[in-house]
Amino acid sequence: MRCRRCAPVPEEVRRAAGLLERRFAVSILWASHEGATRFNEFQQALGSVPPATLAARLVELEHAGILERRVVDARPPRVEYSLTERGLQLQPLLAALVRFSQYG
Amino acid sequence: MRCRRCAPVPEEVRRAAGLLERRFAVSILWASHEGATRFNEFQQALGSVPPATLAARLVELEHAGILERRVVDARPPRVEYSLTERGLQLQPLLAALVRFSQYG
DNA sequence: GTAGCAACTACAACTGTTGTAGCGCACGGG
DNA sequence: CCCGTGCGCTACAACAGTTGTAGTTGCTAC
Repeated sequence: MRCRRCAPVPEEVRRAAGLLERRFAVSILWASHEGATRFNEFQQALGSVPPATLAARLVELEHAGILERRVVDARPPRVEYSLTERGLQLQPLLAALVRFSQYG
Repeated sequence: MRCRRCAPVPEEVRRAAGLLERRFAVSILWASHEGATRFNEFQQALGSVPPATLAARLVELEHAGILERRVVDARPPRVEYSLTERGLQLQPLLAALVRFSQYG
């Protein structure tokens, strides 16, 4: 009972993990790390992602306060997604992921 | 081509992301960070996790070389899961996740 | 007018996840 | 011997998430 290993995973860690534990979420964040990104730029960056899934994930990340959706009034009008200030705080996590993935 | 944002997410990043993008994967890693953990310790740490999902995730992480399964010949015999050397390399990522989750 | 692009939405098929139940093995007590 | 308990799962049907393909809307350019 009082063994540390049984201690519940803290609520805030669960919430953050819950965001990443969805299909393409991490890759979307990676693709965003260089600046504002468009819907079909995501499609190219992620390879074959079903548009419905991409749209759903973008909405989720927006509602979570991590991505910001902006309509650019140009011709043709386009939509850009960029990391919020909160989203930028994920950079260390992404950097750690890259270091992990490169070692193996 | 030519725009950096369209550059595909590198294959190794996708593979690492693919591991984390599954239900409870991150929480399982978090729960493992203090040492060998048993099946029902995970159940307590994660709250209400369906045993089928937990079992599936443990097998996946084992096959990915991140967790190691060891049967301890005691009474009653028990099974312990611990991070491999490879799995320990995820610690910076988990630390970054914790820092992220604590700020907001 | 017809062809193209951008950013999606619609929908049915498929895969993953959930809750609940139960199994096999080893004790330990009565 | 039989019953109950703890452990580490497995079985299965209902449900939620994901997939591929197709189509829509609103524009502009040829």
